[in-house]
Order: sequence, then structure tokens, then C-alpha cells
Amino acid sequence: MSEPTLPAPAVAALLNEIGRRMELCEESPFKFRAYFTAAENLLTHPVPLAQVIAQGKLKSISGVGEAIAEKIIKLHKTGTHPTLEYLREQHPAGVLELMRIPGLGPKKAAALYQSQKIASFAELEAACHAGKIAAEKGFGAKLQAKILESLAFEKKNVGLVKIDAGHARAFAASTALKDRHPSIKSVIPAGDVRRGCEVCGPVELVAIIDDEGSDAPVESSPEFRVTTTPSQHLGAALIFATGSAAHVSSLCDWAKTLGMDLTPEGLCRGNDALPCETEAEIYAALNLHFIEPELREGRGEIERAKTGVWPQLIELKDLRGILHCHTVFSDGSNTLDEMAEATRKLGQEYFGVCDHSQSAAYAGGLRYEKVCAQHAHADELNRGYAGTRFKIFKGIESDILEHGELDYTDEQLASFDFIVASVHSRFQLDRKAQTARLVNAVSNPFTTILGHSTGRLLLQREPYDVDLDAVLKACGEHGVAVEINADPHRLDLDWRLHQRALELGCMLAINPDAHDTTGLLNQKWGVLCARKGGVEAKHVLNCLDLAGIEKHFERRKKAALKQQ
DNA sequence: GCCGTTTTCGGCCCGACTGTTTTCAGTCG
Repeated sequence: MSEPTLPAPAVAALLNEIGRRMELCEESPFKFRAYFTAAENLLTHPVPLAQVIAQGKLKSISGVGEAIAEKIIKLHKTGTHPTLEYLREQHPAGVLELMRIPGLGPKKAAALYQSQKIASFAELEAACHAGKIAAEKGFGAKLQAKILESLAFEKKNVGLVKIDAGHARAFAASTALKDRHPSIKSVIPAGDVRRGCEVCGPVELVAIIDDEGSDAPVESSPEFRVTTTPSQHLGAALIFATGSAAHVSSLCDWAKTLGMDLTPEGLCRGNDALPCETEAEIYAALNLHFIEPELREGRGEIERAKTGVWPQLIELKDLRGILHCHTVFSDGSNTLDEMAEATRKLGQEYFGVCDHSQSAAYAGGLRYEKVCAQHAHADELNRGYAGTRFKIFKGIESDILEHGELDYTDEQLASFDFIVASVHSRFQLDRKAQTARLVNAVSNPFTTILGHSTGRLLLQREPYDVDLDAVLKACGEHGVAVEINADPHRLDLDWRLHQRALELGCMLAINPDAHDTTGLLNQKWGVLCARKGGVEAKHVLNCLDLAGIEKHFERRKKAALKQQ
């Protein structure tokens, strides 16, 4: 029997750990960055790791040289490496955790461990309350207060994971549950996952058992809740396990007003059980339009479902093209050719490249000469696509500068097919200045789409302070589409604001913000988020077909040139 | 630590902000 080996993602995670621990040990930035680069390239390498190693081709992966290749082989085979073990002896794992707190980088985290042996959030919090952080050299009262604020944010988010991890966790748990209990016919993930929530709490599963008691009882835990049900009660069990609590409570109230009782066992009138096996049958028996799981948030959906006026929620298959993606021209990992081809293979009709603009120096933002080179390359690729139903659109993710200016001259802006304008800096501006900045940016006639409009990073960073209503209003007035950034870290614009954006006359655009070909699959999270917002295909810019979007871009550009 | 060479070592991702200092280190995007 062969030894168990680690797959590429696990090895990449360990390379990242080596890099981060080297940072703590104040190794050369170039040295630890080499580990991050190698990890990233290993992750996106198309050939399985075991095969690359067997063929002796590790060093053909960019960023992998002699030293890192040796480490990859050992990590793959044994799960560890003497260098990693040595680094682990220098700092406990908790010190790495400290670096999640904004304002605590490797130097400061290492300093706190060195002088006060702080290696956990609890110890950090205690030290803050005792005033010991403010007193530390290089720290101060402001930083101490900021750390306490971040610790409160972390506490609030304990046990929550982002949508992609939530789904992975729920589906893995489903499989494990089925394997352990042969009497289970099938398992359906419910709870936050089924409602498409942007962050998910404990795993909720519904297991269908028609032959209860034939094997060990199914156990739940605080992180992992299982409802077992015979298939004739599946609908009710699913409704209760899916939630939300507010939705279920209102639904039960509504049932009562109709003289019925809704329980996890089903719907009944007095002592008579009503024949409702599925969710659809239950909603129908309650005289309601079927309410999709994503809409079950207790935000008036039951009242609306009584009226029969109901949205035709967008589906993944409604998307016709992909906009806002990065390539190796800036900070992406795949070439324009690879990204476009992967998009075409997903059945899409167009690909809008949007690398970073020149001010985003940290992300390899494009000086205009490089933009021209990319345009020439896109033109060449488009000649290859001539006669097919596929096209590359030349876009840019333009940084929004301090007062809302875009990052190129008007003449240069006019050379793009479309422009996504996004904030990547100056998050601390006050509300008035930030609002004016964003309104100014979307008032620029060259702006086509407002990118990740609040700058939030789920479970990591709060949105910046801005009067979003004023910004959305300006987007509506100027015909600028508002992005639903489909990256699971962002999912920004928040679904709670989708209807408001639509009321104000905005189009939406579901954009993956992909930095490699795998990132194109982010679209499914964006669609889930849009469904939660009650969005229909007709509201979404990239549900336009190739001819439609081409016309849209051309019309806007013509208007922009006219305004000059 | 990797890469690409002028093939054996120099360059690699940089500019701005923040809070700490009292001229700048550390962090961030």
C-alpha cells in the first residue's frame, strides 16, 4: 500500500505557512515572497502534483526552484518539512492568528510575543484592557483602541465562514453522514447554505430516513445539526431546517390565521394531517406563491407571496458573458488567452478583461503603454475568434483617485470598450468626502460599471463610510451599472440593497473579479447573492447577449465622446 | 529564494497613510 500523500492545495497551504512564519522571523521579504508565489503557482498548475513530481517536472512550475522543489516533495510525501518544524518552534500558531488583526503585521505580532508572550486573541484582549499594548514601544493608545475594535469584530464572527467554505463544509458533511449511516437515503444541506447567505453559521442537514432505527441514531452537535425525516414529511422538515427563524415564525403565524398548524412533521388542520410532502405543496396549501429558499429572510416575502406578483429569479444559465477579470498583465495568474478561452468553454459569449490601472502599483497596475500592448493582443485574439460567437472586450478596472477622478486621461479612457471604476485606496475618508468621491467617479461619462461599491471584505473588513444611497442614485442617473462582485470575499453590493438599486434605476452586473481561470466559477456565488436580492435576468447587464452588450458599450462611449 | 542573464549576482512591488515619533517604521492595498 502506498503512503498517503498531500494534494497540491494542502502543500500550497504549508508553503504559505512557511512564508508567513519566515515573515515573523524577519527573513528577507524576497525570500518569503518566493514561498507565496510558489504556493500560488502550485495551486493553479493544471497537472496533478503527484504526476508533476513523478515526471521530475516540479521546477518547470514558475517560481519553483531547487530549494522549494525539495520542500514540495517532502511536504507532499510526509506532510511536513524540517524547516517548517523549526519555524513552528519559534512561534506558536496563535501568533500567526494575531496578524489577522488590522494594524498588526509580522513585526508588531512578533514584538508582542517577544515582550509579552501574547499568542492568542484572549491574551491580546486582556493586554489591551490592562493598557499594556498602548505602553509597548512602537504602539500607542489609538492602535490599542483599534485592536479592541477588531477583536470585537472577530468575536462577532466566530463560527461563521464565507459562502464557498460554507458550501464545501456542508457538502462534505452530507457525504460523511451518508457513509456513516446506510439507512439514510439522501441528505440535503439546509440552513444558511440553502438560503445562499454570504456568510454561513453551523451546518444544517436534512437526512431522509425511511427505515428509522435500522442503524445507529444520527447525532447532532452545535456545529453540525441534522434533522432526520421520513420522505413524506420532507417538505416541512426542509422548511424548518432551512429557516430563517423569522420566515418560519411568520409562516407558522400565517398558517394559524388559516386555521392550520405548521410543524416540522407537516401541515395539519386540527388532528388531520394534510397531504403535503413537498415544500411546494405546503406553500400552495397556505395560498402562497412558492418562496425560493434564498428569499426566506423574514423581510416581507410572505406578504408579497400572498399577492402572486413574484420575481423570476435569475439563474446561472441566464448569464451570457463575463466582465471584470484580471490577467498576468497585472496581478492575475493566467494569460488573456487562457482566461478568454476558459470563458468561452463555459459557454459564455464574451470576456471583458479588466486589469488594474496605473495607480494600483502594488497590483502591477498598467501604465498606458502596457494598456496599448494588451489592446493589440486582444485585437489579435479577436481576429482568431472572428466568425465565432465570442469576443474579448477591452476594459480596465480603473482606480478611483482621491477626488473621484479616473486613472487615465480622457483620450486614453476613450480607447477602452468599457470601464469598471473601483476604490482601492483611501478607505478612511470621511463620509462626505467618500460620497462625493464616488458620486464624482460614477458621473464620469466613461464609467460603465461601479466595482465593489462598499469595499467590504466579508469577515475581514467593514465597508468604508459612504452614503451609498446617494451613490446608487447617481449610478441610476448616469446609467452606470452597479457591480455584484461575485468573489466570495466580497459579494458587494450587498443583497439587501439590490432592490433599492433597482428602484433608483440601476442596472446590476454580476462580475467574478477572477484572478485565474478557477475564479470564473465565482459567478455562481454572485448569482446566489442576486437571487437573495430578488434580482431577475432583465436587471443584469451581462445577461445581455453579445450583440446587446456591444450596443450598450458603443452607445455609452458615443455619449461620453459627445460630452467632451 | 527565484529568475535571467552581460552565467554568478543584482533585481525582485511601490506609494501612501497612520500613529508613532520628533524623522520614520510598519502596515496596507
